[in-house]
Amino acid sequence: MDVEYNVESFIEKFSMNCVSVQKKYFKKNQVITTYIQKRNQICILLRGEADLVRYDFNGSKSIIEHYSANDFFGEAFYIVSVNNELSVEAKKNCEVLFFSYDNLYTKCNDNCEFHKILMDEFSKIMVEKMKSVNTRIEILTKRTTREKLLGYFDILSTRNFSKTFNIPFSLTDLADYLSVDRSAMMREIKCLKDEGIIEKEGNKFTILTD
Amino acid sequence: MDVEYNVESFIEKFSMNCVSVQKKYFKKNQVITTYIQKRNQICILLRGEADLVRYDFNGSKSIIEHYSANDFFGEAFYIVSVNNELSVEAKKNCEVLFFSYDNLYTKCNDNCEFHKILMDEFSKIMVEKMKSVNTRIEILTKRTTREKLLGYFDILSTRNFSKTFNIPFSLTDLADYLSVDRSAMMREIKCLKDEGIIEKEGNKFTILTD
DNA sequence: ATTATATTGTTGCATTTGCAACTGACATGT
DNA sequence: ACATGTCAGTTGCAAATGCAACAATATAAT
Repeated sequence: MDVEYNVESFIEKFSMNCVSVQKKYFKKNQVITTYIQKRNQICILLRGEADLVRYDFNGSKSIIEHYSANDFFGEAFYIVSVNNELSVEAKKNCEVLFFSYDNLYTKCNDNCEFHKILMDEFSKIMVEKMKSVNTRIEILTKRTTREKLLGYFDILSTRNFSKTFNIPFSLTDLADYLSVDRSAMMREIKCLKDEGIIEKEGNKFTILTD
Repeated sequence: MDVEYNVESFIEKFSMNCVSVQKKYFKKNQVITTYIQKRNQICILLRGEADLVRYDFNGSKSIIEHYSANDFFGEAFYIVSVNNELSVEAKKNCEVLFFSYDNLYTKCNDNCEFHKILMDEFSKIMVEKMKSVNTRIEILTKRTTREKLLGYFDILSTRNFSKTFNIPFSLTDLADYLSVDRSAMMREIKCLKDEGIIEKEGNKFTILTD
């Protein structure tokens, strides 16, 4: 998601010398990986955007995380105790590095910079993942759509050091992220506007109250 | 919560020789620690039960995690990007070890077994925490109370290798954990019983369908 | 043993939410 | 230029949910 840890993109350069790494290309809407079939996989998104999603049996979609360039994902980072069909879908054309967690502690050769970087960054990434999921829980435990919206706006506002901020994805996806119905969310946004609590131009929002 | 990583209780013995550790006692309903005031704290619950809770501005409570004997908690494990009043409340009389994360990598003396254990276990605990919070997200992203209940029951059932299982806390607390109104949850449980989907005796539940 | 406290179980009612369906704006690809 | 698809914005309506209030048990405290 938008708060993920971003390793500088020079990892792309180093990764080329590492024999354990594969680079693959995906077109929009293609499935990059699933967390059922592929175990212990570490993926790095070099270019593009992607979502970690789950579909309920009734078809309703939940966006678990959102990835942009240099974000890490893969089953290795998303450890769950439920068996659930999770998949990462390309939202735009994507360029992805694939690496196995099992290879993390067995260097491909002594000089492999990529291995060194991954090991150094792994715990940092885990901490950032932790932050992002805990934050998500803070929002999801709020009871009403209004509270979820205001809670999320508050986070974006704090992160942006400003009462004005852009939401990092479409309103459709925001509804999935907050785990509420899109039309109900739109209705609530309208109420918040009408009550003078927020302002909205496109996907730029401003909190008016303190 | 109930899926936390449990280090064998011999840590209690070793902790006694470590000068960086403090043991404290708490009575039921006392606040053990808050995640605003105390930073980088590692706590180990030796005896008793406790909850990590957050109160919304309107007073509604959310149970973030539930701890029993040998569970780890503290701000060091719960990294969030929101400033929110979080506190750990004793549900029963508790015995707690306090340790600072800052002391983790600076041994109090070369023979301190407690330091060694903590360092060894830290990453394992983080992984388990990850599992528990990801699992929670799986449940919280479900749209209806019914789906949350069935989702949670499914997890307990899988974990217990049986269609029959006990919920690890009171129904009142279960509602807080699922982040729904208690009476609405009770109503839904009643519906599930009436429809022959589950059976219930006290806090022992059985899933009847496959 | 008796009181106090917490938990379960239930219900009516107002509000919120999800669902379905539709419109218009905008972008993308052929 | 046209078709296709996505996204934002609305609305009516039925269903789900939260809230408040209460009774009935069960548990803990004195």
